[in-house]
Amino acid sequence: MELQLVNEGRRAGYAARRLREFAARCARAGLAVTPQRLAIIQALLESGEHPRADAIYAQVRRVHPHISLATVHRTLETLCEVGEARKVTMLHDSARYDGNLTPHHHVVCVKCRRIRDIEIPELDKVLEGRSGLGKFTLLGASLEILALCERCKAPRARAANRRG
Amino acid sequence: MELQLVNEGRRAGYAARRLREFAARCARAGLAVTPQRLAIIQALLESGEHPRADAIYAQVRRVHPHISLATVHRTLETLCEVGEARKVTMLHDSARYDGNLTPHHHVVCVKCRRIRDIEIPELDKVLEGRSGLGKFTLLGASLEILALCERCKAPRARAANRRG
DNA sequence: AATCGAATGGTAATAATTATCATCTGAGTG
DNA sequence: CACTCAGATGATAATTATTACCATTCGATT
Repeated sequence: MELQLVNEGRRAGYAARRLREFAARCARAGLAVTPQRLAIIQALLESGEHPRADAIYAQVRRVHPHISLATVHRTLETLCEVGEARKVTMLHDSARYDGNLTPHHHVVCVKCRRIRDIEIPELDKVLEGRSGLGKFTLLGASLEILALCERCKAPRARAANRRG
Repeated sequence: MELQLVNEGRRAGYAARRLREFAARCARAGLAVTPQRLAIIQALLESGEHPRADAIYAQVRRVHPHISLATVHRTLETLCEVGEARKVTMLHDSARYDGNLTPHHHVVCVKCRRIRDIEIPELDKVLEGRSGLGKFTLLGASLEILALCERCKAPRARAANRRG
């Protein structure tokens, strides 16, 4: 099995298509197509860097020097909410620690953010023995499974649900 | 293939053993065994919750009412550095966004924090079709591969390296 | 018991993000 | 096309998590 880094040319074509469809997708989601949003989604699609809000801000300011950083933060979150973008760092709001040093992965409840350990030996097998990955030196891997826990799944789940 | 959530009883035994070995492991790592560190690693090992610093702080304060929150943050980071703990949220320091909605995973350079996309159809196949995971409802999954990129691998890599 | 570098507590500083709110504008409506 | 208004934006204050700083204390070795 060869792990394949994503091709740059293909990404560019994909980005162009997504940008063309953006207005229609906004309409479907009930979002206004503002120049700021267009500039932000464009900057995001043209970047292969998985940028932070400040990087998008810097890029967009070239065209919209008066845009607010708050707008960039808000817009990126909005885009994620309507499924036009994805936050790579699901749990980025505060550091979470784990004392368990054995190989394992995590199931994260997208709502209450509880994390459960899970073992997937098959996955570890797929990766083990590989020392390299293109130009990258492999150090380890962690699968984050997004899920809804039993408490949050229930329609009238109460308490114990943090944030959101 | 059955994905297996980690068993609670096993975790407790593991935690007890790790705690017994803690002093010896500190000595090996050149760390002083302070009451604060002991309390923090104990709280971490006894929690199955992948806690935040503030949760550890609350727990430890029961025994050490004068401990500082800064000490908790510092100690948790130290424990990760010497391999006694693991930060679940590798990239938690700021949000990273991705405009690519196609199924893919990420290779993260642990040093400069660059992120590259990678496709692993085999992995997607392992997970697809599964609607449930014990009491959790599966929504998606993202593999984070920790690696060292070619720039950071080089002994005298300069520039372009952020943080660290 | 003496020593010393590391660890801690208290607090200030920083960084990222969110909240607030007055103003503006996209996109339907007539 | 002008009108309307919910939603979007900009400016800035507030909040949250984390790190920096530094004087004091303490663990571990002698």
